[in-house]
Amino acid sequence: MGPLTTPKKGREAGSVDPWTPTSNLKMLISAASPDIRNREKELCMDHDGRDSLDASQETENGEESEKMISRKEKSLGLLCHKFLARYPDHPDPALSNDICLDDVATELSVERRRIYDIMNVLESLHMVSRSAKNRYTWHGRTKLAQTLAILKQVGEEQRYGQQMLHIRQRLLNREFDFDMEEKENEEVVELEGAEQGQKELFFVELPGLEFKAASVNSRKDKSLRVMSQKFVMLFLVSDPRVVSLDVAAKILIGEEQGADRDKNKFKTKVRRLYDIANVLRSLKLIEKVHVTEMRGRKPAFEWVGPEEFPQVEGLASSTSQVTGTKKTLLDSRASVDNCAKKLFSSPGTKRGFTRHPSLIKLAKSIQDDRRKINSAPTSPVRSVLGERPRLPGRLAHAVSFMNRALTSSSSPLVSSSGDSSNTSCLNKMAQLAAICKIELDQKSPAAAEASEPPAAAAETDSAATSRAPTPSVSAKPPRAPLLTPPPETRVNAAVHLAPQPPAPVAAGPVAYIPAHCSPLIPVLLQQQPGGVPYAVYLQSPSPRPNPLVRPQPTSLAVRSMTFEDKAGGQSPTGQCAAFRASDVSPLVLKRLLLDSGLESSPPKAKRKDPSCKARLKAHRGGQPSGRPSSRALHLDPEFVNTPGSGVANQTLEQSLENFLDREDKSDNEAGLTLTPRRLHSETLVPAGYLIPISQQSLISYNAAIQDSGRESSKASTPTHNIYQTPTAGSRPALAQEVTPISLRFHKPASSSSSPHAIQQPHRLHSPSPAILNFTLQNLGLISSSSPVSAFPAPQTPDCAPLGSLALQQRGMVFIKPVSPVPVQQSVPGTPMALFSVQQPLMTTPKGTALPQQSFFHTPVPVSPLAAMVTAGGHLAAKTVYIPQRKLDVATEDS
DNA sequence: CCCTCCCGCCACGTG
DNA sequence: CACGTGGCGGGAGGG
Repeated sequence: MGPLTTPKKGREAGSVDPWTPTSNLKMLISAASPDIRNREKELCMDHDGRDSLDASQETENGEESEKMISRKEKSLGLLCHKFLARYPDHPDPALSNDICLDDVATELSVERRRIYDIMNVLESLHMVSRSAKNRYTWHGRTKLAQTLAILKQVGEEQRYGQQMLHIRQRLLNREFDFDMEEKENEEVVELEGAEQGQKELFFVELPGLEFKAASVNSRKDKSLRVMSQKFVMLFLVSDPRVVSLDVAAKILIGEEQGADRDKNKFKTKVRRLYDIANVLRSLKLIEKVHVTEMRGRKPAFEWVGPEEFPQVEGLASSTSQVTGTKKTLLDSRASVDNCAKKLFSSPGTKRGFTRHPSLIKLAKSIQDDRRKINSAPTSPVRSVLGERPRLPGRLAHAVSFMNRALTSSSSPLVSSSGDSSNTSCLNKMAQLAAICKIELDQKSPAAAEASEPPAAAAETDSAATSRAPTPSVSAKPPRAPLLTPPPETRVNAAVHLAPQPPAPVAAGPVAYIPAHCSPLIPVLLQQQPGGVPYAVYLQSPSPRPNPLVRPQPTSLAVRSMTFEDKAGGQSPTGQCAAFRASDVSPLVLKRLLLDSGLESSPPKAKRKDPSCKARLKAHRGGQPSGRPSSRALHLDPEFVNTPGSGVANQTLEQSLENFLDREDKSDNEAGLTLTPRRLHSETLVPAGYLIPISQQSLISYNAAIQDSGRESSKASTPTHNIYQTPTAGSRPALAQEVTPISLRFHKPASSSSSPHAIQQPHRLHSPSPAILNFTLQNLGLISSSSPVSAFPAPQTPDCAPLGSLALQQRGMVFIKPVSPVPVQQSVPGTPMALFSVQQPLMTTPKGTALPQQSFFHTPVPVSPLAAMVTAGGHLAAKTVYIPQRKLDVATEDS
């Protein structure tokens, strides 16, 4: 029996405890502190748990009754209770809240497999985070409020509420008449399928809690985690907070409603749902109830957890089909090291790469890319920027980056504006890009010259490959910079960003697309009422699914590789190369850097030299925080600084210089730092995942920064910091980069802090402005600085002020509140980032406004929903009336 | 019989 | 190849 768990079981069995779960429980309880014990009691008191516990206790004698135990005693729910009893809701950060899977399994006398189930859902709520191989870090409910707030937002963005209504309606109808139903269903399915895009959203991560182990990242979908989050979203979005199993299963399945077909799938989903529900029940977030409909009672669950969280209203409401893409990988801290290791796929290069190698590699890679461009992308390495292959390319790349940034940023605008199609967005983006370009060119004529041609080439390539996106925009308009855009660029960006389109995506097309799609751009917003700024990352609106270029199949893997390479300095992709190459105009370099996520430069500049190295080193090695792989590094604080310090003004050139200097001095390090960030972010971060920024990381950053000599403006910086690091590595980096950079560019002189940021403060509601701001900020037109001071001090975790903006549009999605808070727990409102991926609609968006919901496409003719849809994304769910019967909820526990 | 959902096979990715 | 993970679904216990 136990091949799988062998070790454990053996141990377990052998272990002191008798098999009976009860005994274990007892032990645990006794061992637990009084508080815990109380908690446990409460739990027991609650419904089921209680019974079983009592019973178990009673049965003390019969330890041997192992088998008697009966299934219930082995239930996941009970197991989870036991597990939870071992840890406090609000762990002392100072303590080791380390969780060793093996130990837990042993102590609880269960197979490891079961522990995974629990951990997966806890992880989805950010109650734990994987810290290493067999270990997890316990966070308890510290971040729960935050997470729930985010999930709610995301859920709203995804329009789960509407979907649920829809499904219910369908079900009802079905009951009445089958015929109609089916047709409808099918239609719906198709529509959805077409769009697919909307599909999924992925994991929401909190900054600081990103998946660390690289290994983990690649994992398949982590469906249980994702499912868990979605399931929770369902509750948070539904009005009566009751969700029936079948409805949930349908939504989670992917909307496939063609239920008939996948009965198996449905069954499987339901099974998983039970698993998730059991742990959620243990957490006391939901309770089992039954809804009585015409036909009979259906199992369902009611949300009994916290109801209020800080929410942002947001823009998001709009539409979108956000899709998530898959998850991307994130990496946070560890990544650097990992990256380094992985750099080359096969040979292990060493971590410290020197520039040379890297350069060489770059060159090679470039060449390869050229060749490969047309050919299949099998080669792993090329990945990241696969598209950008050409040498000339460096400049082009730079340009493209810019464009990308612009583009992406623009998208939000579009979205906000309405559904208007991407086009508008594209145009805007294009304009922005153009502007940037121009500016750049002006600054360095030479560069400009050089850049243009390459750019054009790049575009072409990209266009060829990816062209799908927006037609209008897509064009490459060399001449008119304004228009130009970036499709190509985008592509590149997309690639980076694309979390991992590849594989896992089982979901589908979306995943792929994403990869290509735009990168996210981070923007800081201050709008929220709460005053907490959030950073939002948007994706470009149109990723297209171009088959031609498609990102590498295993995008994730590839990316990672790439990234690493870069880190190593070898990477072909070029970012590094570009940087290093001094030939390129400084501006370009800067841009690249910025784009790439080098963001660090800006701050650095400020700090300047002295610290730079230190920082880098710190980053690399270390971790101020002490985390193992902390990768604080990437985080560079740059962003943070920018605004507040005003230093940001520094010229790009300086930054570049600094950069270069660094490299020279410590090539490796510098290279790593820079590139990695970007890459990391792109690579690692899973799309669709919300990531809260970890305070720790922020802290680390700050520390690092300070060390570097930078002014230590903790207070001031914090907000900004968030930006930068939040993701620690992951995606955020890009965003960060962008913002700061742009600012600099445009306004070199200007001090970062500009009123702009402030301007819009509470305006989130109106998306447009906000979006614009974002965009502008991203572009650099505006200074993003927003001096948001640290949090208002939300003391309760729950309250964390998260606000989130939602952004949505098609893609985007990342929201982060910017909060500087260094303290981990104290701040409940750590900033979070949401990623959602856009969907790959790309090619076909329907042009008109379909921005969002695919759901509504619904087939149901009759359904009011349709009307709603049209109306705008927002939903009027309320408006709609649901034919369904009312649900009677009876809680019972069983 | 149906609802739950435990158990553990087995695939996948990594070291 | 072993190991850590975790998808997945058979099929059993319980009502």
